[in-house]
Amino acid sequence: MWLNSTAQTALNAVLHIARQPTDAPVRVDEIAASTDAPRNYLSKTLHALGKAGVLRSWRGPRGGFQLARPAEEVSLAQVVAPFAPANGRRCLIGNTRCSDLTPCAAHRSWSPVAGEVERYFAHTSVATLAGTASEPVGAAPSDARH
Amino acid sequence: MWLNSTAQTALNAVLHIARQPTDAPVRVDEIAASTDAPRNYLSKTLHALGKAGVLRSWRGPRGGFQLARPAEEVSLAQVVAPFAPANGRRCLIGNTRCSDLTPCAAHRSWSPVAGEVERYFAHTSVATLAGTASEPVGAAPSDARH
DNA sequence: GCGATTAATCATATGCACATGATGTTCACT
DNA sequence: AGTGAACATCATGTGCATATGATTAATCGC
Repeated sequence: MWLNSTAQTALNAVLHIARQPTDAPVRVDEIAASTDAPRNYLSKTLHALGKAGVLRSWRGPRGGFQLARPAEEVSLAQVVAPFAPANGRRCLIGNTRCSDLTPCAAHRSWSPVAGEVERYFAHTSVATLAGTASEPVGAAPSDARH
Repeated sequence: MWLNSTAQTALNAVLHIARQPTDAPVRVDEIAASTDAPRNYLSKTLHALGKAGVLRSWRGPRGGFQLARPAEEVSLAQVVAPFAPANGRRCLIGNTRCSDLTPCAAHRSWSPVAGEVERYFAHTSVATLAGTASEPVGAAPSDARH
């Protein structure tokens, strides 16, 4: 409903990698089987995540994919960004010139809601969703007040 | 970003109709020109809104489209519903069995945000976006015509 | 170096959202 | 009753996201 299917595939794959007990590279076949994604399409998708700096990969025996950075430091936004259509545009009714200065009819009421969603993706980490977050500093996991 | 292009077209058309000074039916050609939408596709789209009980239409001379109910009583959700893919499913990562009882990895953190968006569409009326809302209770009525 | 193993990439398919042009159908007006 | 105005619908086209299968390229262990 919110993410296109490629972005969902990517997110599931990254979560799968983040949940590995060891940090040995995970093979595409492994991920494809576990997340029920098409093998080659997943390969392409993961490669895009490599370009985006979210994953690292190695070829050959003992090859596979790894997180490029600790799961705590990777936001959902970073995982999803390469597959989001036309970043930056978020006018509800498709007005190409919609902005704070030249708002569309929906801008005033919609913007805060869209902002909330944006914040969710920006502030939620892969570790949080993977359930591997090593909670620092007596903070409540999600929904931090601000 | 949030609505597919057909839903945006529908919303823009409904807003255009809601903003008419008189309640005479509005022709498809008029709406298509004003909202820059393809004529026949718009016709089909508006017809779907008729089926959904949002609009009424008449054929022949003096024909066109009208709101079926006062703009204050039509929610954005009602306008958008016929064009939303697979209502009810809102799992972030595409888990088909995701629910409050069998939550996916993202459910706990994502649900409140998704709920906020859902509430926006359910509680915002066409009149509000069209700028024709006859403000109840001590709010300054900006533009009350009709 | 050789063969096995793995990701990377290419050429091609498929399905759906979006669109178009032509034709059919209903209605108001005279 | 006939004519033209308007919506309704049909047959077909187009582009993009989503795949798929085959091939290529890198890396490891021997």
